Formats: sequence, C-alpha cells, structure tokens
Amino acid sequence: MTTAPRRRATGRATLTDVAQAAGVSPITVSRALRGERAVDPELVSRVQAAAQRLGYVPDPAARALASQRSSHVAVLIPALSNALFVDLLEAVQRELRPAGYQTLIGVTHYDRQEEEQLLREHLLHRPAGLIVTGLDQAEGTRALMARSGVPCVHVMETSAEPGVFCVGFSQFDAAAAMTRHLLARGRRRVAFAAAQLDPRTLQRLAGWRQVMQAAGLHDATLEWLNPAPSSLALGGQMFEQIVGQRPAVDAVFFCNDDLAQGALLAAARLKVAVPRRVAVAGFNDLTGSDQMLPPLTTVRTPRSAIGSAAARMLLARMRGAAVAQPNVDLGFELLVRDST
Amino acid sequence: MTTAPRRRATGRATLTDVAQAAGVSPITVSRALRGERAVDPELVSRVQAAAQRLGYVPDPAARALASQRSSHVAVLIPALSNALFVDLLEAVQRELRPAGYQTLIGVTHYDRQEEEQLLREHLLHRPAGLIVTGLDQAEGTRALMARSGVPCVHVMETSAEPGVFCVGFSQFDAAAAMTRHLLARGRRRVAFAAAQLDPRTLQRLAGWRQVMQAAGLHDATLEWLNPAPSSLALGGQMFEQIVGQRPAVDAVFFCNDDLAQGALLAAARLKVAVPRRVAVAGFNDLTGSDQMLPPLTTVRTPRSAIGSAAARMLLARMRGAAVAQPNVDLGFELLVRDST
DNA sequence: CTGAAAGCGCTTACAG
DNA sequence: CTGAAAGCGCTTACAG
Repeated sequence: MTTAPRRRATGRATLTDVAQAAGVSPITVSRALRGERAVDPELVSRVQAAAQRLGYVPDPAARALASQRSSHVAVLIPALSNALFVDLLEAVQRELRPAGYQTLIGVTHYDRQEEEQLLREHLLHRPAGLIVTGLDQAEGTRALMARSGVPCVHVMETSAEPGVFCVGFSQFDAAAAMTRHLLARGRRRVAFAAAQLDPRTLQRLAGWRQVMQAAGLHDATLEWLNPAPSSLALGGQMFEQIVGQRPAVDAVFFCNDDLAQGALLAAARLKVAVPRRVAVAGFNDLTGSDQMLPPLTTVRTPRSAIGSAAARMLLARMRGAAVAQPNVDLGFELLVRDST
Repeated sequence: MTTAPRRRATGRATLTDVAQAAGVSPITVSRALRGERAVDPELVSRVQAAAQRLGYVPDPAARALASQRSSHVAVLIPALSNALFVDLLEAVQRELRPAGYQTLIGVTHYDRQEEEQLLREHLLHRPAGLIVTGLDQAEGTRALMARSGVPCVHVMETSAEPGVFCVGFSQFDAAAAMTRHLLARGRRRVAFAAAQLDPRTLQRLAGWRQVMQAAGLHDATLEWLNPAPSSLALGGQMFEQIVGQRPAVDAVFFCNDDLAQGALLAAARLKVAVPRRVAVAGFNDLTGSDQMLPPLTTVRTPRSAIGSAAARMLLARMRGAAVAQPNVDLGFELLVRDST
C-alpha cells in the first residue's frame, strides 16, 4: 500500500510529494525529470513512476522564479491579418507546444516603436526564446535583445551577419525571378506596385529594379508605391490608376497577392483583358489566388517550413546546443498560372 | 543624495528595494502598488515615487507563484485561418494588454478533444481568465473549467443559461434574416450551402430552415452540407454542383463569405449570371466581399465589438466585480449589396 | 552520482 | 492602516 501523497493547496502534487513517494530528495526528482546531469538510471525510472502515479506536473511559475527563465517563447509578427504570418505561427506552435513551450504572440503592426515596446513587455516575463520577423529592428530593440541574452531567431529574411540566426529566403531573388519571368514572356513595361512598404517589400522592389535596369527597361514612372496597408481594395485602385494613367504598361507585378487579387477583380470590372492586354503577378501565393479569373501567377513562399525550421533552431539554442547552420535559406517557387 | 538601490541578479529592482527606498515594509509596497486595501495616501505616493525612480516592475513569476494566479488570459479559438477570429483576437488583446494581461492563444481546429487538451495545458499555467469560442464544449472541458474556478467568458453565441457569461449574437436570427431577405427579393428555391459544420454553422442552418419551412418552401434537396473546412475552392465546387444538379435553385445562401466568394468566382468562370439567374449570399462580411463581382450581400458580424466586450467582462470578473449583464447580444447587420 | 541549504520575489493569512 | 512571519514550488550553486 502506498502512502497518500501530501497535496498542496491547489490539489496538485509537488516535487516534494514525488520525492517522498520515490524515496529520494527533491533535487534528484528535479534532475531526473528534466534529464539534466547524470542520475542513476534506476532512480530515474523510480522517480518517473512516482511522478506518473501522482500525476505530477511541474509548476511553471515556480520553475520560472527559481530558474529566472519561463517556458514562454515570444513571437513578434507585423500583423495577423496577413495570412502569411498565420501560417508561420501555426508551424511555430506545432513545434514548440510538444516541447513544452507556450507561444506568446506580439503584433507590431509594422511599427518599429511598437515592436520595441512589445519586446520590452515580453522581456519582463523572461521568455526562454524569441522569434522576430525580419532583421530591421530599431536600435533600442537590438540593444534590448542583446542585453537580455535571450536566444533569438529571425524569420522571413536571410543574413550573413555573424551571430545572427535566421530562417527565410531571399526576397530580392524571388522578386528578380518573377521580373525575369515577365520579361521572358515578352513584357517590356513591367510596373511594380507595392503597399505597406515594409523592409521585405522594399527588398522585392530592389529585386525588380535590378532586373529592369539590367534589361535597360527601368523607368521611375513604373514604380507605384503606397504606404497604406495592403488590401484587395487598394490593389483594385492601384490597378485602375496604372492602366488609366500609363496605358503602355503591359504587366503589373504586385508585392503581395491580396493587391494582385484586387487588381484581377478590378480588371474584370473595367474589362481590361488579363493577361492579353496586361499581365498581373503577385507574391506569396495566398488563399484564393488559384481561384482567381484568371488564376494568379505568383511566388510561393515557404512560410510554414520557415516557422518549423525557426522553431527547431530556437529549441536547439534554448537547450544550449550548437547550431550548425545559423542562416537557413529555404528558397521559393515561381508559380506560373494564367495571369501572365 | 539617494542610496544606491540593491539589485537582484538580473539587474531588476525588487519589491524590497522599493520598500527600503520608500522607508516602508515590502508588504505595504505590494499593497500600495496594487491599489489593494486601504493604504495611507501619503505612503502610496511615496511608494509610487520610489518605484518610478527605481524603474520597478513586478516579477510575473514571483507574483504567480505567491498568488497562485498568473497574468495570462487563455483564448481558445477554432482557427486562425478564419479572419473572423483574427479580428476577435486583436480586439481582445487591445483591451487586455493595457490592463497588464498577456494573451495566450489556443487553436482548437474545431475539435472538441483538442480544445479539452489545450485547456488542460493552459490550466497548468493558472490563467487569470479564459475566453472560449461558443458554448458547445465537451463534458471534460466543462468539468475542467468548473473545477478550476477560473473566470470564463464565452464568445460568438448567446445563452440564457444562468452562471454562463457570454458575448455574441444570435446566429439563428442572423441566418433567418438573410433568408427572409432572399424571399423578399422574390427567390423561392433558396439553397443553403455550408462547410465545416461547427455549432454556429448549424445554428445558421436552423435559422434558414425555419424561415423556409414557415414559407412552405423547405426541401431537403436544398441543403448542401460539407464537413470539409471552408475555403474559396470548396465554395466554387459547391456552387458548380448546385447549379449543375439543381437548375431550379434561384439563390444560394452560403454559411461563410469565403465559400460565397468562391461561388462568385465560379459563377464568372461558368458564366452563370449573378444575381439574375441565381442570387448569392454570404455570412460575416470578410475582407474582399465588397470587392467581388458583383459585390457580395452578406451579414456583418460584430466580432471586434464582441472581442472588446468579452475582454471587458472578463476584466470585471477577474477583479471580482459584479457583472450586470452576463449575456450580451451585440446583434448583426444585413449588408445588402449586388449579389442578391 | 546525490543531497542539505539557501534563495528566486512576491502575496497570504494572521496580528495588532 | 501597517508589519513580521511564513510560504508558494521550484532550481542554483556548493559540498561530498
């Protein structure tokens, strides 16, 4: 017959309960359960059995207080309204949850000040790890991150900078590839239309620009940049303006699929033939792009794979393991459909 | 000249530091800062000044350990891929963050078992509050919630059940209103097309059914139910099937806008005139519905208002305040555009 | 490989 | 209205 376990106020078994049941000291239970340091295999199994029997689950608050490190991972993303980041997030959670980490989501709204403020708040909770979008943090943000010593992984971009851990792909190359595709299709006046104008959008702009310049086709009137948030409605407006004001334009490369989808809808409304009169291309392959009329040519970006890889890299860093490849480029795929 | 504050290992000032600086006991600092119980106003301001000066921020882990309650609020939603819940979430965070609570998001994927598992995990962290979607929890989930004693608010539906706190609207009434609108437009064979088939979708089905039956127009062949997740592609397929197999149908009421958007795109592809030959209606007024061709008639649902109100209600419950109205109905709005 | 001691930074009763 | 004591449930050095 086993002794009835002592229970704390909340009714949950404690480390001490397990220790008594297993006939060892609490610290041994702690070590056995965490798999830290060498513990006699026989004791380990005795402890595990006792923990199992008592339904023991470590108290995250106590653990955080004693170790000065919580079981939270903070993930900073620009927006939840962009399906891109939802995919990223789901992949991150899928890796982190089974490993015992809780994901705290911070939405920066594409604002570096808000990002810094969010980071500051999250740091108070001593997160075990950090995932942040992009590499373009404010001075203060970088300083906070460095000072905190919390392991961090950047997502969506790549970097060769030493000491920086990141998983992403080359936004520049992806945009260049799409631009080359349009030129290969015989298009000459390829406009670039962008909204939001966050760092990754500007990298795409640069990729487009370089290919256009190399082809001797670049022209400032082909750049349509709008700092407003990306949306179907804005894409429609931009498209209407472009074909209205620059009838010679024979292709529009939008920096994001929602803009391109809006453009396709506007083209139907305005009876502008796509791709006959003007080709339309997007970026990211968001939901619905394959359903458009015509289906949208776009760039498929590996955000789920990025989320998984970043989470696994972070997991390694959090347990102090070495990371063989600190800069992972997951590439992209040109998805040629009927709109170009 | 002020004494240099003692600092803990992490470099952060502690409650004791503030107490020394203010010349009071730690417990008085704790009470003064939390505004709990009566503390001499003069001491309060002295404490606040000291805290300010030392840049004191309470340690969430210590607080959670001592009080057996964390500063987390867990929010359980079915999916992040439905823009509806993203809007809800953003509103919730907007209320909770300034109040000092962190939001932990749990995605159930419309699965009651997964919901129960998620709740179980979150409960280990002793959340201060809980927001859950709908009222249709599994037995075990209900038991866990009741036993935990954690204040909870349900969202998206309404309930008259005593002891249940909820903020939402009548899914049944909203669907009934849309159906009546279609009948008022002279439509007679109004199909109802739904995916996912979660509880709220089934309530909409019931609303449609009741109006159709009351009008003597109900017919089982008008019900198109598909348990697969809702998507543009599925909406297109369903629309194609309906007009193909039931040419007499003169309206299709989709349970969600993404399905209806897909239907509109399919209609364009199939050259089915909307609304002339068949009217199309949706639900939720998601992004893009106003950009469709023709713009989609739908029901605008107040998810942001629901998120804010639910968060405020939870805030009241967490501080032990009485909630005057435990069952808040925020209504809905029929948005008649050109597709009906 | 294992343990006794101390401590993480708060809050909860219990006194006065 | 204020405080001294105890404790929340763990982990971190420090010994052996």
